[in-house]
Amino acid sequence: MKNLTLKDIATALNISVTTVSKALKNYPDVSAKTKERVKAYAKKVNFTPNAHAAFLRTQESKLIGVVIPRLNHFFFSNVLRGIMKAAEEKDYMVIVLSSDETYELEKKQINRLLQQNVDGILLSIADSTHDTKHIDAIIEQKVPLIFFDKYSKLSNCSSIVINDQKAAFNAVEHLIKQGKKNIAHLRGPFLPQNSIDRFLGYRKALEHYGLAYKKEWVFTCNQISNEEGYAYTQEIIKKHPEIDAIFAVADMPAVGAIKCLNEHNIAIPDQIAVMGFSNWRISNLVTPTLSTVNQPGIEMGEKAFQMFYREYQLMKKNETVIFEKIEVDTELIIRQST
Amino acid sequence: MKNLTLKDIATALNISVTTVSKALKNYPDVSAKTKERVKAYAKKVNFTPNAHAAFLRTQESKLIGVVIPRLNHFFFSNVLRGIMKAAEEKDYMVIVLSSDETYELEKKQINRLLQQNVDGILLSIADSTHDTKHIDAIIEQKVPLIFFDKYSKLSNCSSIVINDQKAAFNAVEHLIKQGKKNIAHLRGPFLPQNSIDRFLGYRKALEHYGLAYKKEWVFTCNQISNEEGYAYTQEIIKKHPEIDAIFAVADMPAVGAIKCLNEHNIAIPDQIAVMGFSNWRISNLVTPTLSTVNQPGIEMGEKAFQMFYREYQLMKKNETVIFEKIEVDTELIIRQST
DNA sequence: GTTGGCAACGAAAAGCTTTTCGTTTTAAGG
DNA sequence: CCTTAAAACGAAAAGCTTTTCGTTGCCAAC
Repeated sequence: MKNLTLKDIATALNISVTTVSKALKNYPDVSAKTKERVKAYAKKVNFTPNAHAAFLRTQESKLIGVVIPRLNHFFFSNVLRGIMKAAEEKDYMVIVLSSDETYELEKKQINRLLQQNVDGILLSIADSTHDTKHIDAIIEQKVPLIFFDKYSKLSNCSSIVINDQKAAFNAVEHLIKQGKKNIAHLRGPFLPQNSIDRFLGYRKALEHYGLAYKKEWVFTCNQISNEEGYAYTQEIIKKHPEIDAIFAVADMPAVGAIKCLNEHNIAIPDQIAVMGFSNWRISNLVTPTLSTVNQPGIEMGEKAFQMFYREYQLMKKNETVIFEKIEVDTELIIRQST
Repeated sequence: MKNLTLKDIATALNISVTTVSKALKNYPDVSAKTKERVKAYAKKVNFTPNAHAAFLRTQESKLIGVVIPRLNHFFFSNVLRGIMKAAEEKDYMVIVLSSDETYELEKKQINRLLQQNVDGILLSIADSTHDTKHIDAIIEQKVPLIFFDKYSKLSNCSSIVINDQKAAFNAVEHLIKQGKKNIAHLRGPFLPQNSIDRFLGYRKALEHYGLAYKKEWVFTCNQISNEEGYAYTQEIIKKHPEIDAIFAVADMPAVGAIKCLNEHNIAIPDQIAVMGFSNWRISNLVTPTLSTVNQPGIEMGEKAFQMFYREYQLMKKNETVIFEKIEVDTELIIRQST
């Protein structure tokens, strides 16, 4: 039960391979009768053209590559879902690769994708990526490249990111409007731009509302873990009794903070309010439920694919491509913890 | 900056395409000197053979397809991670497709993969899949097929699954050994075999330790949500005060149960113990932390790929393939809730 | 009757690699 | 010097589709 070819159909119907191909693709110079015969037979034997042979002619693989830092991360798997959904609509399939947040692997994966002749690459850059030669190689080969979430400012291509700064601003603004005045921040590490931006948004909001920014109220969570959130909250309770709200770089440390506050019988949000970031599933399951910022991963993935598709179509027509830089707005989700 | 071909190298070095190909593949009938020249030049210009052209000759695509019911599900993204890791080691890339738990989409995705000539397919079957014609088509085309987690008993191929019944047995056994005698079960719906097996394991454990099985103590969570867990626990508290432990089909309902018990100030585990299933991240974050069953997703994914690889190698050599049915053992994770 | 045009079909090339098999060259042995 | 074997290389086919360009046959128009 081998895969059938155009030739098999041609011999079966006693016509040429050319005519079979044209009939299936509705070329005008094939008679209606022949088209019927061919299509009927092709359907009967369940013919599908060999993708690799087709590529060789058309230089179009109908494959895209996605490289993400890690797979089992709620946000990224949502983005991936969006990408896959949008890809499906355009009859594309997605090769997924992980860079494990390492530069070396990212480089390798990109090369593998280029060798596979994917029509485009969607990339969320690894934290540890320091140079961009491997990325420039994509652009030089005229393969559309779209950054999502984490990107390199050095490379000349389209990108779609969360407006982290604005999101953080809104989150802190909400705390302020709830009457909070001494707001601590559990910030992320210094590498992905995102955590820097969230920190900047925090500072900007304080400034905008005339509140003091104090270095001692900012704590760095290098692992972005709930243990860190727990530990820093303990420190806050002991050393900084004036603090009345905590804004965390992510839901994980925020959950750690809630746990700590609960254990100390500190009222949330009355004594200390807590705000997370990312809207992980867990934020809706802790007690009290956690206010947070929703990152629209699925929409972002869909958009990212559509951006690729647009560029690819332009490129095929040899038209010039103007790169897009899209910033997706987030949504503040107010729950019990604020 | 187009992709280079063997021909380009051949003309540059003034030798034939054949020799270039052979040199790169270390054929014995190429002189050491020529091999050196070719390899050096290929490296210099960063040559990689065109994957599609190579396929046409070798009939090997170095691609596998994975079809899963849903992507943003902690267990499945772990399996996927394992698959991708193992694939990487053998220089394979993974096309990921989602069936969204629907039969129609599953069928479509499989056809797309076959058209793409993947070397093998790893499939976790959708709940709603009722007939297996599309699956048999894979086998007929002699494409290795490995079921993981959810499988069809009707199809003749290898599979790797969690031993759900045994896992549930162990979980309930643990509750019994903690002195619990009246154990309720929040079971899953009637479709995926897994939730049936967990229910059977529950019943078997009761039987084995001489405890009564009561229909009224079993509650069906069709959505496997924490809301259901919460609601049923409320019912348990009201109508079945004799119950001293709850075994849930998954962590989500278990978390709902914990939430409800906490709100009613019922001591966990002293008054009522709670046991989850799947070891989601959240199980370690609730208060009290949730005892649960760890499903080794990553290892399962790795194994699944290796099973495919073994079969594929045998198939290439035209040797007969004996299918494997692997049951992976789970691990009981004891935390505060029991 | 000739020409032009149109409809329908097919030959062939291109896309790139791999592998078989055949050819040429070199060295060794007699 | 001739023969033979081994070493090194190359021509060509196969794998399958797509598309350009050419060919054939027919009808209509002049």
